[in-house]
Amino acid sequence: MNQTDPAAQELPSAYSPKAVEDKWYSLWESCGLFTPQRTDAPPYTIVIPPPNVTGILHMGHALNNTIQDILIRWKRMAGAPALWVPGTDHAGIATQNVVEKKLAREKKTRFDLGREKFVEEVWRWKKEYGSTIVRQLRKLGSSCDWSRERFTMDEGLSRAVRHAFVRLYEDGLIYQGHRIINWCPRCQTALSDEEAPYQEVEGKLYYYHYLSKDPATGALVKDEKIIIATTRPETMLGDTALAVNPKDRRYKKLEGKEIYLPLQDRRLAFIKDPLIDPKFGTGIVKVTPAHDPNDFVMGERHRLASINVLHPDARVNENGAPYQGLDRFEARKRILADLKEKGLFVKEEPHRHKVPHCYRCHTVVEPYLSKQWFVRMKPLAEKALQAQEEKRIRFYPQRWTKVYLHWLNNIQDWCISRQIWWGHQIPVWFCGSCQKPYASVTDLTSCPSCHGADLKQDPDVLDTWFSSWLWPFSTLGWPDDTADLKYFYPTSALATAQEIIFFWVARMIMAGLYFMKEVPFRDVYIHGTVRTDSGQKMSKSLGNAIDPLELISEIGADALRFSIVMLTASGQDAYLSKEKFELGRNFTNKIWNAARFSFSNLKDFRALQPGFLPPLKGLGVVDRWIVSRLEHVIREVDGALAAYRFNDAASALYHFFWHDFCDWYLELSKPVFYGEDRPAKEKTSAVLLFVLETYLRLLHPFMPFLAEELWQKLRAYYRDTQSMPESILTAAWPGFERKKVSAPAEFEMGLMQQAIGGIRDLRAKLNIPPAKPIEAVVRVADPGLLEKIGRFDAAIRHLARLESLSIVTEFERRPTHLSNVFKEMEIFVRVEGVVDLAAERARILKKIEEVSKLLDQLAHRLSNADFISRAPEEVVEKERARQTELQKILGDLKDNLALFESVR
RNA sequence: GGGCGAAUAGCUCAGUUGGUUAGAGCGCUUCCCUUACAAGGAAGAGGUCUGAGGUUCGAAUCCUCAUUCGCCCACCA
Repeated sequence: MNQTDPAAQELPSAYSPKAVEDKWYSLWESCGLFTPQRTDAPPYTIVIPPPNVTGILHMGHALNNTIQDILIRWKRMAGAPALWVPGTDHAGIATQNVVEKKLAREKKTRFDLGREKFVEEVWRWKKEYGSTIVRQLRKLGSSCDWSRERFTMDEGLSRAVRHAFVRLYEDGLIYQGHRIINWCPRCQTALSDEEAPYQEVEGKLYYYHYLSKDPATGALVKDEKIIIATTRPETMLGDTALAVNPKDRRYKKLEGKEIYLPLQDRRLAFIKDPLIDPKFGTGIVKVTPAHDPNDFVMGERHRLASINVLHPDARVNENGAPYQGLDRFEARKRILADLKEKGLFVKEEPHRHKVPHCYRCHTVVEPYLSKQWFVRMKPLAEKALQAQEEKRIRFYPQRWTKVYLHWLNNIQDWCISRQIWWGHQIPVWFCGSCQKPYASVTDLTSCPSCHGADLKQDPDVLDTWFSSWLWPFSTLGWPDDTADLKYFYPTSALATAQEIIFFWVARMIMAGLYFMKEVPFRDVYIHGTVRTDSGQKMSKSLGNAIDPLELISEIGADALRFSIVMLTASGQDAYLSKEKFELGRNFTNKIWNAARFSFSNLKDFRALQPGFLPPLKGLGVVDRWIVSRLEHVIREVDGALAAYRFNDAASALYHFFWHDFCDWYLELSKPVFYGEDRPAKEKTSAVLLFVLETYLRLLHPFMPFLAEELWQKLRAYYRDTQSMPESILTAAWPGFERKKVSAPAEFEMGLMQQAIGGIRDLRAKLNIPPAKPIEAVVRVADPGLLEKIGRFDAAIRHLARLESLSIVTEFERRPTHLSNVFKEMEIFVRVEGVVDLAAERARILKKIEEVSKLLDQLAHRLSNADFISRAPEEVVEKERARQTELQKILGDLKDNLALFESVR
């Protein structure tokens, strides 16, 4: 990429991201930098949680994709062929709703168009608007391999869906059955249990009488003994029995009585079932097998008839005469009124309860008896449980493992058919002559058994998640055994929100194990939900959302990325407000200005190539200190990323740059740059360049644009740029080098900072004008520190604006050479020997002793055969992990000790 | 009804297997437009770490109980 003339580097004093971001993104993309090559090295793979084609980028996406991009850019720099597979989800119901709404504006319904035309219409919509979110992901800086972009209804994935279906069908894991399912009367389709979440509503519990036959007259009369309680009176039209608990003695006398349904005067059965809770309501329950899951179970058990009383749109059907044609809630009102009129109504009570709602349109879902396709989940779940036991998948934070296991252990069969038109049509054909169903990967035109041509494909489509659960391998070419699939599967990490652990994560694991015989990913990172600062879930419909794109145009993608990562503690929900993003905006500007300052002082300095650093021994304490601090940051960032602690990594980057590099190192470099000592200038220039260049590489995964912009400008300061990668994107990730850590330099620097802080504090307290030079006395606690702090004489005088500085120990009297002017306010600053080097050394020795002792204990325990065989596996493994951890710590401590001794 | 998370500075939150003086951002107070940055610099105030017990040489951290929020799961009609 282009070389920059240092003379031309007159940069504006405020960072403006606009000019920078689009330029670099299109360059990266056009140079193919997001597309990894398959090599011998182990790859690093992430598949994107495919956003809905109807989606527009919200803060949740911003967080989710920033995290993935950080991981991918980090691993790419670390040398792995890093693949991030992007794509979108066809989002069956959601997309169909959008297009139906559009039709409604033209006063049309999908039925006016017919299935074929309607699906064409949705495709047209997809072509026009479906790439919105994909463009927006680019704005965020997501370094996806767009050459591998997929859509859950593209040709390849449709083929994968059919293969998966047929395979499960042939293995007997897919079946069709009459069941009570969740039915959305507005979308007019079945929903899976996960798609019908319970929401608490303020409802009512209605009490009323049923009828029995008067033994004398034979007439149907109100039975004083029979009162039931229900929240949905309208379902009584489908009642076929009353039920009590077998242990409930109160209702013994009801046995043998002829019981009738009010309003319709239909005869009902009387049953006993343990499902009934005697304590709820009156202990008598109306049984409606066609409209309640529990009642359905009882109905099967007691061979009751089931009467469906609702049309698919939740209007009462012919079985519910005389209420036929009424909407379910209207029917409820009328039925209650009629019960009152007949004197059967007893009372109503307020009743808070939870009712399932459609997750797309929030309509109250109706339990509805219908014929649907199901996947038998038990066998799939067993494999997933086993994989978890073998620790082939890890959740971060760990606590989600439990949530996931609980779901697997209580798994229900998955209703996969939907009565909508947009989606993968179920690949089953029914033969008109022999009536048999056939599942097939290719379209059937004649019956495989009777060869008749009267075939009809099942009209339903599959649940959207039936295509997304194949995503980690279908996007890589499955069912074909492609080179991509061989190389990149299983993927490395999945980053997603907690809301879709069941919908998606768990099912992907099951599908991966079933179809690929291998887990789809090793690590699952579950991040929090983005909320407003008052705790509401951020959503467009609530009107409380911060639009990430607007924010990007104001402060830039880098600032957004950095803020959101810094503000989101690992796995916790993020409470955001617009002001909070100033954090990142200010930081980008700080980096920009620090770079400006560096450029103007480096002037015509040239290092041979990046990574050049003068010999450590020849460097002063300040230089060794900043290099040492940088090493700490490298280690912290690396460790934090490996543990999915992104906010830790971000704060390490933030703190180092702002409070070490800018506040101290750059300030201390000023006297050097403004002075005349040429060798000193050379050294400081070299160190400054080294630190800046290394830091930009560390920063790149978090702030890709700014890092690239500044890194490219650094090219001007090297003589050999041939060896420099074209883009920071492919530059090497900084590696931790223990030999660059200098505990003594950090210690001495700490002394200096303490002295300067003390003087500044006194200055402020005594109201001495900042520009006024003063004389100060620094008193140190330990005579051994006298010489150490004396080395900083010039620096302290510079940063604390002193005219003169005396350093004394506690035992000396105060010096007499202070001028008369300041006699009355002579400044005393006491520098506590934070710890003396000797004390620090002693501390390390003690720690080594402690750790060694612990290690001995552990080794002893782990060599005990009894312990190994008896203790739970987890405990043993934990102890082993602790052992390696402690060994690492011991190594570090010993290195540190060696350092102390080498410096003395 | 089960399960999970949270309670730390005025606000929003960090605090990684228990360890010197509990941190950050924002806000606040004082001073400073000092030749990178006022989107900045220097200094400062502000904390009985929700409460009560317990374990320990040592607890914000571990255990028990309580209180208050939030989330998830479940067939209470």
